[in-house]
Amino acid sequence: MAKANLNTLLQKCATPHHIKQLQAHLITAAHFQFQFCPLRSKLIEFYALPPLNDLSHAHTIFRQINTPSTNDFNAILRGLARCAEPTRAISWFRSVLINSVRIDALTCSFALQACARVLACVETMQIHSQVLRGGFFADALLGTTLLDVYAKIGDLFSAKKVFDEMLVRDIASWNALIAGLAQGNLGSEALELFRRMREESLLRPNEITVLGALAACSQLGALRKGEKIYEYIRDEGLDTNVQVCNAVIDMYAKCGFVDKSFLVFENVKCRNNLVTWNTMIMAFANHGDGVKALELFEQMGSVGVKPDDVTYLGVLCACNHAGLVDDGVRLFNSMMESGLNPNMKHYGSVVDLLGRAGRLQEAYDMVKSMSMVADVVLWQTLLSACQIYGDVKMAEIASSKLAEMGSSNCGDFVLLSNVYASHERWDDVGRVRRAMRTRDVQKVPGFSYIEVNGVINKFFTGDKTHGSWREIYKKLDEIRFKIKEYGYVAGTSYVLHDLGEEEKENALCYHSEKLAVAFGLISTSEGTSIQVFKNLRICGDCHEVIKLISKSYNCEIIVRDRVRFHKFKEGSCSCKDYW
DNA sequence: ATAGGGTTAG
Repeated sequence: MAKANLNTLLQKCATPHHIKQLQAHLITAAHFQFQFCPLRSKLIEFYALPPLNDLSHAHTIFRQINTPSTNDFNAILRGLARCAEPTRAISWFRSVLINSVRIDALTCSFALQACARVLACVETMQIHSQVLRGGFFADALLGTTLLDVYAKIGDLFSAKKVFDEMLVRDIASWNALIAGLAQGNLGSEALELFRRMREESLLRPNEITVLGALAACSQLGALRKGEKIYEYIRDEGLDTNVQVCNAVIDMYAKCGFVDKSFLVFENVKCRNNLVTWNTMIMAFANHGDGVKALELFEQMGSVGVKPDDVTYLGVLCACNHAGLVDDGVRLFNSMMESGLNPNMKHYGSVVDLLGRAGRLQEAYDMVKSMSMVADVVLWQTLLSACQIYGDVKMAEIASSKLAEMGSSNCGDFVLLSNVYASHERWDDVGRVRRAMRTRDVQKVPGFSYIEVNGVINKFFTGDKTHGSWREIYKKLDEIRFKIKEYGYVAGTSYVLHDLGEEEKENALCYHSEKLAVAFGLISTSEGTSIQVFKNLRICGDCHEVIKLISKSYNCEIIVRDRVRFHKFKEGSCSCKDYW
């Protein structure tokens, strides 16, 4: 039988039985022990990869070879790199090196893919040096793999370096770095690279490019740029790709415009994509529109799309943000009944939901009933519910768990201290504060930013580094004066949350979100919608103040905080003061 | 003659 025929046959083999016949033929025709026998390697690969995934049989064949070639080693490696335990691929790669088998670019490529899956930083660098030693660096595909792995393990510096040093860059190289920067929280750099790609590379961005660029816009809340990209998508006809549409839906939602998300959602041609539904449900959830999220959840069932664990996370999140406690509990139970396993995020959502509704004991029981060990965030969730209801006993349980887990988060101490303060237990308050000082407590600085004319303006609390800081502070004085007419009193209780002593009063007046909103008011024409982004949760006093600003300045203000959106209009907020 | 880039998530 001719080789070409064998190859096509191999591709058509549907059952292991068919392949065994081929294997037998290889052996009887004596090709099997040839030093170079591509078909033999193919055969190993065939067993090692899906749909068969029979690595042990691939190994069995491999062991029958007297002198395996690089291709044979690669075939096993490729299978190991995508199996359930990718570390086995790294071990295999090591053994290849030890046995001084000649490696090639493919060997490195498969080993690198395994590194990406297990986030093996040291091994990535070791393989990188093998790439250089072997002289494979000029290989464009391998270069892209390498930069992609660096990006995935979070070493964006090295990813950029590889990209810069690559001799040949094709569209995949650009795409890998754009997506990597977006995922690595470097949205601005991702967009900058996207701009560079269009200007200097002569490459036409494809659906994968725009997915990365849109992710960057979502992360930054860069609406204008997101809309520009959407325009490009339509011009190029890329909107026939479902993933691209999903990313557009997500972009609009994360930029504060859930209505625009829904317009795109309604125009998506096929309605059988699970991620499309999940994205839209999560969009409504993050905007506090629990009813619409639940409506969609019902609808997707009627068109035959089966909810998965992400869908349930979306609806639980929606119930949480809208205060729909009973619905949330009901959905959580129906999730369990449908055989889906809740993960930490599902528990987090339900514990938050119960906790904030004052059902602390149920929340605690749920934490105890879990089959997995509660993580830091879950105990923090419970602790913050304890603060709302002043539950000292449970706050102490949660705090000691957090201490046990080695958390040295500033907020945890503040929460516990506030619980004691609400019961006027000042000795305990002092004790917590002292503990804060002795431990190396980290405080994440709060900042907000606003995009005006395509420029991102970033503010910290009490920030005076902005070019227009004098005008901003003047505006804040004006605001304070104006909103007093509506009966505003500074929310002194919020000062309690801040242990920063002296500048308590000022800290409150000049919180970063207030600075950003004030800058928005002075730099846009009246009646323009203002969007502000904050890295932490919005503070209660700022929430009050911005509500009143929306009324007295007659404008719409959208604030995206770490967890959700607040849309302020005519003196009230879309979160209905529940967040 | 074999490999690289991709949407939803407390």
